[in-house]
Amino acid sequence: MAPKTKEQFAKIREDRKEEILNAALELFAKQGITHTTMQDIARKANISKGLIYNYFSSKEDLLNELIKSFINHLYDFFDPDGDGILTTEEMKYFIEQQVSTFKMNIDYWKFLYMLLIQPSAQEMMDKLQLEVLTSKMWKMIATYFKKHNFEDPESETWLFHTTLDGIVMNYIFNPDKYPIDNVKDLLIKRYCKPL
Amino acid sequence: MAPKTKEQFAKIREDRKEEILNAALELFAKQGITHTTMQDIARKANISKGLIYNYFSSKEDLLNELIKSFINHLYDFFDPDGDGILTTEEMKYFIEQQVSTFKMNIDYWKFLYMLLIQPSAQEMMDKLQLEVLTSKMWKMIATYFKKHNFEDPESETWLFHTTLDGIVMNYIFNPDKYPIDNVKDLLIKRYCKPL
Amino acid sequence: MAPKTKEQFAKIREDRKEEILNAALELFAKQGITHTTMQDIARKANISKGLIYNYFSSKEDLLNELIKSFINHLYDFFDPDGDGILTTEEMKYFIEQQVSTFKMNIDYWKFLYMLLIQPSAQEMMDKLQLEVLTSKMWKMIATYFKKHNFEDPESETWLFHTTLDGIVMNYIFNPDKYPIDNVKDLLIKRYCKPL
Amino acid sequence: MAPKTKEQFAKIREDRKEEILNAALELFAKQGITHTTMQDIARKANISKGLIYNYFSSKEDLLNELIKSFINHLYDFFDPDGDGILTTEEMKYFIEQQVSTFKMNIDYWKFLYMLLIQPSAQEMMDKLQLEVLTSKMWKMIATYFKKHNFEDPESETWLFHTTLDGIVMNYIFNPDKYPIDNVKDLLIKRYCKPL
DNA sequence: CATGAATGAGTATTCATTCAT
DNA sequence: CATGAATGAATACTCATTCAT
Repeated sequence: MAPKTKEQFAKIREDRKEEILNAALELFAKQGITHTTMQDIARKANISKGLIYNYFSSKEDLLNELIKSFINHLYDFFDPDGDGILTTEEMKYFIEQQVSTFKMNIDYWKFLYMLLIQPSAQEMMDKLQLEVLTSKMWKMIATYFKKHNFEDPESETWLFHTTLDGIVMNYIFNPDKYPIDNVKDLLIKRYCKPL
Repeated sequence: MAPKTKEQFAKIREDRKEEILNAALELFAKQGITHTTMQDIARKANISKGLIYNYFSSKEDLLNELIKSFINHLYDFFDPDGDGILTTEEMKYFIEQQVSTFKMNIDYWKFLYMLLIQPSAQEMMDKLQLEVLTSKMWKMIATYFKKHNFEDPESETWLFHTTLDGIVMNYIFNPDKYPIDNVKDLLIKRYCKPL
Repeated sequence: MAPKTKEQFAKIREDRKEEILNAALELFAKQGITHTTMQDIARKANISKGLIYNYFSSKEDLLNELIKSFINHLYDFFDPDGDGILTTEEMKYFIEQQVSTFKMNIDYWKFLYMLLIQPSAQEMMDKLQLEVLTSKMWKMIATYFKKHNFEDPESETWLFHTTLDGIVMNYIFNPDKYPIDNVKDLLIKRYCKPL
Repeated sequence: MAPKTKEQFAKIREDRKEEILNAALELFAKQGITHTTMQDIARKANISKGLIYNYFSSKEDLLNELIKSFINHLYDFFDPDGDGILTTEEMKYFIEQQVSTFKMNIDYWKFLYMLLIQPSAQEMMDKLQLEVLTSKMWKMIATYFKKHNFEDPESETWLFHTTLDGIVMNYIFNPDKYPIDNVKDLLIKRYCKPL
C-alpha cells in the first residue's frame, strides 16, 4: 500500500533504461538506425512507445546515450595496464583481447561501424571522443613497434590498426564464415616475435 | 531537325540513366541512402522527380541498378590478366592498382561499404554477386602465397583481404589524414619479396 | 500525533485543491491552457501528477473548477452595495474598484479573456453564468445613465462595458506600458459629472 | 499532352496557397490555433495533408504566412489618405471604416485577438510589426484630439484605441447580439463634434 | 493519501510514388 | 518525353489518464 520509495523508483528507472538501450542496440545493429522505429524498440523492450520518451527525450538522445554507454564499454575492453609499455607477451595478450572483444560484443561493433560509415561520422567521432581512447593505444603500439625495430613504426602502427578494423568489418559482416582465430594467430605470429 | 533515329533515342535514354545513377551515387555516398530523397537525386541530375520513374521503377530499383553498375566497374578495376598466376611484380602492381582504385573511386567504395554494413548485406552480396569476382582474385592471391611459401597461405589470404578492407574503410572515412600510400608501401614490402 | 479529525482532513483537502487551482491559474495565464500540461501544474504545486486526479477528475474538470472559483472571486470584485442605485460618488468608486481589480488580479483576467476568445466561448459563458452577474451590474449602470440624462443610455451602457473590456485587454496585454490610471481618470471625468 | 507551363504551375501554386490560408484562417478563428490540426485544414481545403507541406514548411510557417497576409489586409483596411491630418469629417469616416472593417473581416480580427492574447504575443507583435502601422494612426488621432481641445489628448488617444479594442472584442465574441452600430454612433457623437 | 511508471490515442511531418497535363 | 502537384502510408513525439505499490 505504501508508495514506492525513491530507491525503488530509481532502480526501476535504471533497469528500464538499460532494457531500452539493449533493445535499441540490438535492433540498430540488425536493421540499421534509420530503419529501426521507436515502435520497434518499444516492442522489443516489451513496453509502450510513449514510455521510451520517459527515459530518452528523442531518438537522437537515445542514440547518444547508446554511444555514451558504448564508450564506457570500450574502456572496459581496452583498459591498458597502466605503464603504457607493451611487452611482447602483453602485445599478444592485447591482440587476443581485442579479438575476443570483437567476438563478444558483435552488436556493439556493428553499431560502431554503422556510425562511422555514416555521413555524420565526423560529428559522431567527436561525440564518441574515440580519439582520447585511441591515442593512448596508439602510442603504446607505436612505441612497441619502435622498440621492436620495425622499419617504419609510424606506418606500421597505421597498418596494424587498419588490419584490426578490417578484422572487425569482416567478422561483423560474416561471423560464421570469417576465420577470425586463424587470422588472429597470423597476426600474433607477425607482430609478437620475441626481441 | 530530322526526327531522331531509334538508336539516338536509345543513346539519350542511356545517357540520362547514367546521369541519374551518377547523381544518386554521389548523394548516397555523401548523405547515406536513406537520407537521400528522390527529390535530391532529381535536383542533382537537373530533371524532375517524375522523370526518374521513367527510367527506374522505384528507389529500390535505382539502388539495384547502381549496384549492377558498380559491379561492372569492379570488373574494370580488378580485371586480372588472365592466366591467374601472379608474379611478384604483378602482385606489386595489383596492390598498387587496388589502392589507386580506392583513391579514384571513393564514392563507389563508400557506397559499397555502406551497403555491406547495412542490415540486408547478405542479400546485397547476392545481388552484388561479389563472390564470383572475389573467388577469382581469391584463388590468385592464395596461389601466390602458396608459391611464396607463406606458412598458412589460406589464412594469409584472408588476412590480406582483411587488410585491404581495413584500408578502404580508413581511407573513405578519412581520406585526408589516412596515410594510404605509406600503408601501401609497407604492404608491398611485406608481400612482394622476390622469391 | 493525534489522528486527524474529519474536519482537519476536509481542510487539508480544501487547501490542497486551492493550491492546485492557483498553480493552474498562474500557468494557464502565462502559457495558455493548451500549452500547460498536468505535469506542469503538478510540479508548480509541488505534488505528483497522479495526485491531481485525486482532486479533479480531469483537466477539463480542473478548468471548470477554476472557472467556478473565478466566478466567486468576481462576486467579491463586484459586490454592489445592494440597493442597486448608483450615486455619482458610487459610480466613481465602482470604476476605481474595477480598475483596481484588474490590476490586482491580472492572472484571473488574462485567464478569463483567454477563455472568452476561445472557440467554445459560448459554452464557457454558460458555465461562467456571467450573465447573472453581469445583468445586475448592467441594470445598475443603465439606470445610472438614464438618471444622468445620457442621450442613449442603453447604448451608453454597452459602450461603457465595451470600454472596460478594452481596458482589461490592453492592461493584461501590456501592463507595463498601458497608462491604465490615466485612462481611468478620463473615464471618471466623462461619466461621473455631478447631476 | 504538353506539360504544364511555368505560368500554369505558378497560378496553381498561388491559388492553392490562398485556399489553404483561407481554410486555416477560418478554422483558427473558429477552433483556435492549437485545436486546429493540419488534417482539419487539409480537409477544409479539400486536399491531402501532405500537400500543405508542399506550400508551407510547417504549421508554424503557415501561421506566419497567415500573419503576413493579415498585415497586408490591415494596410488595406487602414490606409490613411496621406496628409496625416484628420478633419472632423474624416474622423467620422475613419470610425465608420473601422467598424465596417470589423464587420467584414470577423475571422481576421478573431485571429488577431487570439494571437494577441496568447502567451507569445510579444513575439507575435514583433512579427506583426503592428507598431509601424499603429504609430501612424496613433499620431493622427492624437493630433486630432489636440486640435479639438480635448483636455488630455494623450490619454484620450489611449482611451479611443482602448474603446476600439473593446468593440472588436465584443463584436467578434458575439456578433449577433452586440449592437455595434449603436455603439459606433455614440462614438461618433462623442468624438466628431465640429470644432 | 501519494508516487511516478506506464499506456495509447492523437498530431505534425516526411517522402516514395502516381498522374493529369 | 517531362513536369511538379497531389496522395497517403509511415514515423517521431506529446500528453491526459490509469494503476500498482
